Amino acid sequence: MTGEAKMSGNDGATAGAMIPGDFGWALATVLRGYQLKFDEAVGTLPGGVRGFQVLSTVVHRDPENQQALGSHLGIDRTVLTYLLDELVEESLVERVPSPSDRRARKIVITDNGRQVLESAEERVAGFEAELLESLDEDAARELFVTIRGLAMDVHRSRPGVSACEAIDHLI
Amino acid sequence: MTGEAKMSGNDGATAGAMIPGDFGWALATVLRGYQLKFDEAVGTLPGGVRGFQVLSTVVHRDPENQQALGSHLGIDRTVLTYLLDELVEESLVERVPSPSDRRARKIVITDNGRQVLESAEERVAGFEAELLESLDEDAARELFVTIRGLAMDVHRSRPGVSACEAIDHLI
DNA sequence: TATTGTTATACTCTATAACTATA
DNA sequence: TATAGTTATAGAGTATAACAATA
Repeated sequence: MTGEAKMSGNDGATAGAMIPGDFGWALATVLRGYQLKFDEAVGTLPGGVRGFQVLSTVVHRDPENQQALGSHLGIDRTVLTYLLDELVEESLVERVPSPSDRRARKIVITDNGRQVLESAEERVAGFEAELLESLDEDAARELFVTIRGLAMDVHRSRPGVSACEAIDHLI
Repeated sequence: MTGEAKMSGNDGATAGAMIPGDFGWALATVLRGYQLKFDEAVGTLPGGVRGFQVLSTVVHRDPENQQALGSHLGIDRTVLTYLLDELVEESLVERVPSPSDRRARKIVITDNGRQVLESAEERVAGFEAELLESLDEDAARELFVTIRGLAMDVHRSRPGVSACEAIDHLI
């Protein structure tokens, strides 16, 4: 298991997760390929992939404040400020003072932002299908469910972060 | 499908890859969690996760030169130079002139490097199991096979990069 | 002329801490 | 005192181009 032989073993099953760290290599490689296509798909959208993810999260998850928005995406609040500045500048979102907490601000999408998001989403959905084209429908769905489950494990295990309610009861 | 309702639909199947970009969010989140634990596991190893991956690739994939090594890991050759400097400094690897091409250098591991790698690999294997603990054995193996297959699709689709021979005939 | 590896520069991210206004 | 958001600064990481040696 400590991997002495270069490429022997691989006993029986087509699996053989022989080399420690390989799962990470595969994850990183898929994510890299994903992000390259993602970058093309979002085109000129301010903030690139991150900008898209903010718009998507605002629309589909409706986080209460910037903190929740950032923690869902793994973006630090100090970074989110600049990112939101760009999106506000382009009139894609607005910062609305929270009625219940005057320190907090809720991010809401504009009509313009919604249009931009929907157009980008079509392109994103397109390349996601492209990336998964080597899988049949069952395998693709199963992969998504598994990865999303793991993602939620990770999300939950980070102390001080508990912004999973939305996705939690989506399942 | 364009997501008007906040969290409705999700028709039938437990899957529902409804939101474009969510696969990327899940991938990124899992990778983030993975890398946090990875960082702990490699500890003081020079170059951190990247350093570990270099050692692992050198031992398990035996790339012909730095170019092949870097392209397997998605590391630019200009970055790899500095990374290797650190590893050489700690006597974990050596740069050996290639006999067939005097421009190229082959990276070989030292006895010391092999020890360090094996010790780190135990810890890495440990946390990988931990990360996947919510999956049963079949699901974990299937996930690995699927992800690795996608990773190889990505790897192959990058023009000018073809360092997949090693892993290719591993399958 | 193209490629391997190195070096130097600039740019972009990210992490940290300090500040404000609220709670 | 703690939290939401902002701002400023420094550090790490990354990309780019130029260079020497070799193919």
